[in-house]
Amino acid sequence: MVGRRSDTRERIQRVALELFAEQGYEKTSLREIAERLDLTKAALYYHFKTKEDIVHSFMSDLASALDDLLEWGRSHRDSAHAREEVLRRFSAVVAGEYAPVLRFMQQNMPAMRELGVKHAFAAKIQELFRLVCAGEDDPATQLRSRLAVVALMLQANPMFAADPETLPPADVALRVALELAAPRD
Amino acid sequence: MVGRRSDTRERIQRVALELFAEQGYEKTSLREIAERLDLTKAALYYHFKTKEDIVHSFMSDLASALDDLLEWGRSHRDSAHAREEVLRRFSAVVAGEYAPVLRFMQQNMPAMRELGVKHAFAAKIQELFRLVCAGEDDPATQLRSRLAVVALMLQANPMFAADPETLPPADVALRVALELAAPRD
DNA sequence: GTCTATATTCCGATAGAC
DNA sequence: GTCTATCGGAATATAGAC
Repeated sequence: MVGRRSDTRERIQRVALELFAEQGYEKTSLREIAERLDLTKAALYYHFKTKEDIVHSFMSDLASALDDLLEWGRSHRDSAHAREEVLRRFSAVVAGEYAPVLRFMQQNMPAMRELGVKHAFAAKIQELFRLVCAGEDDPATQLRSRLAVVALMLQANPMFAADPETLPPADVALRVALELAAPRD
Repeated sequence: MVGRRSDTRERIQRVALELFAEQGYEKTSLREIAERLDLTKAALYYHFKTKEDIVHSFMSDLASALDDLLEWGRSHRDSAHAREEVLRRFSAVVAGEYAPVLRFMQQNMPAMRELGVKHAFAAKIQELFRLVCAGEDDPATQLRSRLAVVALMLQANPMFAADPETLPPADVALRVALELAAPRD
């Protein structure tokens, strides 16, 4: 299988995502992305209509993954075991192939708002909260449920790591998230 | 006391902080800040040497507040009651007059890195973690300590509110933070 | 698919009058 | 302290050759 090629589109996505997360969406120019790939700006515009389209391309992938997760959660409501499984699956999404996208989002909230993708994502996270919370309306319980989700999302955010260079292991984050979401005694 | 005026500098700070948090630092132009204040760009440059200086002006205020907090914490180490008090004081900083600054930071991490203020802030948060953690080296305990701090910082972040329009009350956040930082049985 | 060249717009910043 | 006017540069995006 020597005759591959035309993975240029994926390479653009990967490099753009990396630079957007590192330096910010606005601060990263198409020139810089092109230089990293030994291309020209014009070549980028062959693969993506605009700079915003690059973001939409990987955001829609994450949206699908979250929709699958929420769909599963909706169809298994009212089971404590299912609520745990939702957190487990969310942890897998956040720590897996979508980790760079999560990191991009946490570092570029204003850009996400302006690109019109923030609201849709916020709505999905809200539903995740509701699934984990399972109808409890005590404010402290709700906050703990949100913190369970946040504990998992923080895996993509080096700012809050114990060692700034080392993120907490995924299994520790999951364990703490599960105990936060568990009903109190 | 009719002869006031020359609060222009403070008005610039307030409006810039608001727009930076809402739309992002890079996306907010000096022209836009000036228009909101019925001034011109040139007038802004009388009060601040550069756009970056506006950020530094309110970031150094927050740095002082955090330094006071950490200084108090350092001098009261090894007391469980003092560790709780550190969280209480941090909650007051985060939910008080510095809430807009905290919000700006969470929304503009890449800009903070580029302006050279991110590292100093990260170091202070790291020390706060260490004070709250009090030498415990179990990874789960460390993560819970960090989540205690995060629970308080999230008060400035509408993204993770139960109702997107209403942030959790400060007292609830503080209570959950205290129980997260408390030693397990 | 990728290039060179360019159109257009807007930004941060400065000069100098008042 | 605030203005008008302007500079230099960099950004997104497009046209058209190969």
